[in-house]
Amino acid sequence: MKRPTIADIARRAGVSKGAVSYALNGQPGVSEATRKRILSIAEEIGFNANSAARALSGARARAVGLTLCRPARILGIEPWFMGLISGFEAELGARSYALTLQVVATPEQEVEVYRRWWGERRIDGVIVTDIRENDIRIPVLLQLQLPAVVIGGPGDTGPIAQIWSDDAGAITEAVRYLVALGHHKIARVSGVPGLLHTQNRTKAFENVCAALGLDNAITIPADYTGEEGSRATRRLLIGGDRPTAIIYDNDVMAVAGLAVAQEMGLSVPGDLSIVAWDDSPLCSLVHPPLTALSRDISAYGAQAALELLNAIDGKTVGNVEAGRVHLTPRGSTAPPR
Amino acid sequence: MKRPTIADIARRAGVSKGAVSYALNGQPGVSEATRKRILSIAEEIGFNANSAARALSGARARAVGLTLCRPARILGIEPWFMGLISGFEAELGARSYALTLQVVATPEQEVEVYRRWWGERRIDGVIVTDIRENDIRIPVLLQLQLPAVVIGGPGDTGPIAQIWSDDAGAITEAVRYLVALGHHKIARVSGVPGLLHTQNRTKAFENVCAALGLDNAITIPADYTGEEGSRATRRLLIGGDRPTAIIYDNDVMAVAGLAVAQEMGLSVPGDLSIVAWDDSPLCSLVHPPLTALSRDISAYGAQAALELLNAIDGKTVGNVEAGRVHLTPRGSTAPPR
DNA sequence: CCGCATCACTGAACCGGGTAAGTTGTGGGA
DNA sequence: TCCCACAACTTACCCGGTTCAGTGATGCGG
Repeated sequence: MKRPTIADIARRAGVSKGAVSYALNGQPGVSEATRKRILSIAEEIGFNANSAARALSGARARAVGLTLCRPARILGIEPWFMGLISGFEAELGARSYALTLQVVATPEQEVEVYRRWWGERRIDGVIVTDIRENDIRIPVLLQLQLPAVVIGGPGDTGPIAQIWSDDAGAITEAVRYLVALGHHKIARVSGVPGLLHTQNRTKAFENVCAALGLDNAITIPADYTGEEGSRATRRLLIGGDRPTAIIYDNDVMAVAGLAVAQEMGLSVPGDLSIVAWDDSPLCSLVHPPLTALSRDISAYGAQAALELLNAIDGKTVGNVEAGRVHLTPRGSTAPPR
Repeated sequence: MKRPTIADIARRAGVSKGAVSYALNGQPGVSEATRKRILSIAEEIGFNANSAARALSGARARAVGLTLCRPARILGIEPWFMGLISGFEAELGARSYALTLQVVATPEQEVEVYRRWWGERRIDGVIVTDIRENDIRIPVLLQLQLPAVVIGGPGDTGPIAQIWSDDAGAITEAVRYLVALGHHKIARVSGVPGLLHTQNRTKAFENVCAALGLDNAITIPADYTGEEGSRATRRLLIGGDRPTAIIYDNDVMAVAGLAVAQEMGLSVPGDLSIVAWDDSPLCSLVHPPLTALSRDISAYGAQAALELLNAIDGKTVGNVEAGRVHLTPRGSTAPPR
């Protein structure tokens, strides 16, 4: 039950190993007739090149790494990561690159995993998510010269490729929309404050609120979980001067906020309008369906994978903005009564 | 910027490559003093064994594969897979095994991926989910002699290890609970009918309903998505003889069902009780929170990973039942009025 | 008919770690 | 003092592709 090697093919074709290698890789050095013969033998005996041997002789490992650094209970429910992953796969799979996954607890562990993977030559590059201000992973990536692409930002990542979406523009659009509906008291429940895109969003939110003359434009920090989303919502709704609209940094917290409002006897959208960041089936699932800031997460992931493959090939890649974010109005937003 | 090899260590320690290999792997053949010296040099220069070279010389690839065969929009929202994955990681990471992921569209593609991975010696084994009746993957796994563990069932997988949970017992418990509350008309919205565990659940549901003398115990097949969940729920609720309780095969469909009930002006749990399969943050997020059939998905995944590692080591493994499923009553179930 | 370029291929080295077989050197027992 | 056993190594080859320097045959121009 030994798996076939190029030596087996060579023997059957009556040529040398080298010729088989050229034939299989579309290199010049063999005649068209021989190439066809070799390819048909390979097909016949179900040959697949041993990836270890290939990687050993200088070539690529043909795999990229992804570490996820969030507690399992958030990973599970957030559609974001799975959307991203299927986007990666679309591009990677087409080039028969494998995706290697590791769930870690801390950024320090993440760095350790990068070091190990790269040292073992297990991967050709990594996709870095949840980028923070002065992220400790960036200098390590540079030091290791490990090809990488950063998702989230924009921020300072030096020569490392970056994919980001226009969060500032999106939140501005959302606030303007709510103001157009007649809202004056708009609050926001944010994701983890340490993350770069959270900071970008917060800054943009404050800017647009100031520009439109809205006071009380408060941002309550949370952590993307339903529990924190509920807590933050309760804090906002029990106050004397309660907001008539809340923007949430993800869909999970928005759904939790909706439940809190219902539980407190407030009608959505009559008493409270809700906007969720990241449109997902979850948003259309609940009643009323949630107005959301939509973007094509899968396409985002696909683009990131493409940039990473370019970086691996040594092509210089820059700072790419992914497809636009747009507002999808649904039943959870209306003029305040 | 060349990455260090055992030859570098050998040179610095003034010994041969072989001695270094013995020292690093804890094999006899070097003195304790030399071993310590070699280990400290390895530590100092940040040595990591090239996984390709290691895999090439007969050893393990130290990676396992997982294919996900569901559309991205379901994968994203279902907490199930991410829970499973973080369970795998807990065991795999501890042994520095990598997890290689691939999203595919059809079982045929899945088989192709298995063949390629195994042919390339990229992985040592695979985790197989969403097992069907007469699953086409089973004979291929046997033919390739690819170590594997099947999640879901129980069913006939021959000598391949299997992890399953007592779905029949769980659904029996749920139905008995609803009957105890006073329900007589109980319906069910199932997952994809082709899957083995769906069939097991359907059979058990029919059995317990027959045993308790419930007629009209209808199962409507769906596909785990919110849309299908809504559709099935509407079909059940517009009928003349509408059920007072519905059991859903996953949390997503249950949440969709809740939204449909609210949209139709029915109160939950007053007019309709809802039970979700698989407890996840989603269930406690909505209002009212959903009564659920809970199980520790992460532990399930960890156990599967452990069984797979055993199978890879050539140990015989059998048919293992994972931790118990139990009913977690919440606000979505009550006596019918 | 010769010389040279080109093609189609062979042979062997190489990647980096694992390991069986061979070689020292040392100590202890008879 | 000799012999043997054993520890502590070294040597050399293996794994399975890739790649580069050669080699023989062929074609072609002059």
